[in-house]
Amino acid sequence: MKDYLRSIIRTSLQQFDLSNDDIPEIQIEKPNQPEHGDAASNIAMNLASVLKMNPRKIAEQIVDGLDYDERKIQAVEIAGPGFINFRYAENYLFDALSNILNEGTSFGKSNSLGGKRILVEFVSANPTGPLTVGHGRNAVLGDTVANLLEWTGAEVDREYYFNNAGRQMRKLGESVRTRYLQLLDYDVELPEDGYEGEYIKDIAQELIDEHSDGLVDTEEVDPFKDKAEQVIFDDIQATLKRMNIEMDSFFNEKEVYQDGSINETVETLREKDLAYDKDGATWFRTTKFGKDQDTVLIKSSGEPTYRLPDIAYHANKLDRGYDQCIDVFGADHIDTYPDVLSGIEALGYDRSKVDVIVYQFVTLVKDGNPFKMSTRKANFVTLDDLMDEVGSDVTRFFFEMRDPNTHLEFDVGQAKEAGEKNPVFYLQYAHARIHSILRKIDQEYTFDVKDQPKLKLLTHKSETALIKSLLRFPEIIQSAADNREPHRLINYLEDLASIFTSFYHDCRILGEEEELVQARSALAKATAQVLANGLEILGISAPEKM
RNA sequence: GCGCCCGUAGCUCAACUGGAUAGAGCAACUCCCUUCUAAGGAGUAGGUUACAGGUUCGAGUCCUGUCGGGCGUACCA
Repeated sequence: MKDYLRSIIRTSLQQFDLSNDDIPEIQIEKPNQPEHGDAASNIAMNLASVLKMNPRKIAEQIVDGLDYDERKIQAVEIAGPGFINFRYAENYLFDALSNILNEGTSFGKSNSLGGKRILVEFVSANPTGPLTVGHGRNAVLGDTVANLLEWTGAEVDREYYFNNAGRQMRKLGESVRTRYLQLLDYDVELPEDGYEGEYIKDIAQELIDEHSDGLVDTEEVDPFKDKAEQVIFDDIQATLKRMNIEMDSFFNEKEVYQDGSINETVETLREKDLAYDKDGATWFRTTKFGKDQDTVLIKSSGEPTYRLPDIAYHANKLDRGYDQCIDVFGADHIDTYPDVLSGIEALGYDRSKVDVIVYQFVTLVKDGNPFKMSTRKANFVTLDDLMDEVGSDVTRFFFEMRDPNTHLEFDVGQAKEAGEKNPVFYLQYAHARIHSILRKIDQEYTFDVKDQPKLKLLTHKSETALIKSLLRFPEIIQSAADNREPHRLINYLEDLASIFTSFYHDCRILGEEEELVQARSALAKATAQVLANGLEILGISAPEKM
C-alpha cells in the first residue's frame, strides 16, 4: 500500500517542474491520531523550500493531480501545515484480510533480500565458563536478527567464533588442575587470576570419575584444559538450544593460523606499506585510516594480538561468498572494529559488506545495587539460572524488548516476579484466547468450506482497527530487519494484542448470526496467525492453551 | 584528557529515522467476573523529554556547550 501511495504521488508530482534530484524521498507514515487517517505524507512540506511555495498550496495541487483507485483509497484530505492524509477503502481492508488468511504461516515474509547470503556471527564467547545474562543479550539479538533477515528473504548462516588457545584458557586449565588436586586432598592453592567458579570443581570431579588419581603427576595443563573446554562447550550448546538457538557453524580462531592466512594478511599489509616493524613488534598503520595511533598486530613476543586473526577471519568470511557479514558485540568492542574494517579494506575487500550491531551492556542489579559480573571471579548470573526461574520465552523476550542501543537494567531479585507478569504473557494469552474460541467454533459450527466468510460484515470500529493493525505486519518486519532492531516487532505485537483485546470485548463471536460468527472467526484466526508468526520470529512459543 | 553510547512519568522502557495532542507496562487510587480464558477490561493521577542555546514551517529526535551515568582509550580478549 505504501508503495502504491508513493507511486501515485510521484505521478502527480510530474505537474511540477522538478528534476529528479529535487524530489525528496516520499515518506508515508501512519499518523498517531486516528482522525488523521490511515496513512499520511509530508511531501508537500518537504517540497516547500524547493518550490518556494506555501506547503498547503502544494498539497492542494498534488491532491488535485492524484489519480487513485477508489477500491483502495476512500478519501484524501489535506490537514495541518500541509499533510496529505489518506483513508483506506473498506474493500481494500477486506482483500488484505483475506490475503492474510491465504498466506497463513508465510504472511509477513518478503523477498527484499532475496538471493542474498548473510552470515551473522554472534555469541562468540570463549569456552571459559557458562553463558551469563551478559551473553544473553548478544545471543538473543543475533538469533532474532537472523530470523528477521530470513523473513525478508535472505539466506542466513549463524556462526559462533571462538578461541581455545591463549592465556585465559591456560588459566582455566590450571584452575581445573588445582581443583582436581584439591579434591584428592592435595594442599594446593588456586593460581593468581584463577577461575573461582563452582563449575570448575564439577569438571575436576568428572576427571576424577574418569581417571581416578591418574592425572596427579601430569604437569602439562592440556588434559585439564581440553576437558574443561569440552564440558563447557557442551554446557554452552545446551544453553543455546534451550534458548531456541541453533548455530550452523563454529569457527575456531586456530583455523586462520593453520591455513596461513595470518601470515598472508601481514604480508599483504606490508606490501601496501600498511604494516611495519618497530620495537620488535609489527604495527598496523591505522593512522592512515584516521586513528590517532598505529596499532600492534604482532607483539614483540611473536604472538599476534587479537586484531590480526580478527582481520583474517573477516576476510575468510567474505571469501566464503557472503554478501553481508553481521557481527554482534557489546559496547566494549566499539573501538576495535574500525581496525578490522580498515584491515579488510586494506586487503582489497569491500568494507561495507561488514556490518556491526553494537549493543549496550546489561547492568545487573542485586538487592538494589548494581554489580559487575566477572566469569573468572564467579560473580555472575547464568542464563540457565535465569531460564530456571522464568523460562526461555521470558528470557528471550526480555532481551528482545529493548532497543539494543540503550543500557539495559536487569534486576535479579525481580526476575521471577517480572516473569509472572511479563508482557510476553500478554501476547501469548491473546493467542491462546483466540484458539480457545476457534476450538469452540469447531465443535459448534460446520461452515461449508466453499462458503467464503462474508468479510463485509466486519464494520464495527474495533474490527476495522484490528484489520488495519494486521496489515501493518509485513512493513514492521521490514523495518525491524533493516534496522536490526527486534524491539520494533515487540512494540507492534503488543499494540496488536491490545487492539485484539478491544475487539474481543466489543464484538462477541459465539452466539451471533452464523454469517457473522464466520466472518469474525476469520478475523480472529488471522490475528492468531500474525501473533504466531511474530512470536515465531522472536523464537518464542505461541501456546494454544494457557 | 580524548572517543563512542545513554539521559523521556516514582520505576523499567516506547515514540515508525525531523511531523500533528510524547505513549505503554509495573507501582498507586476507583470501578468491572450469571457473558467466547480476569494472565483481562474501563477510568483517575503522574511530564519544562537532564540543563542552556541554535538550526526551520515543525525538535524527545539534528548542531554546539554544560551536567550526570556506562564503555573504551594496552605489545589483554
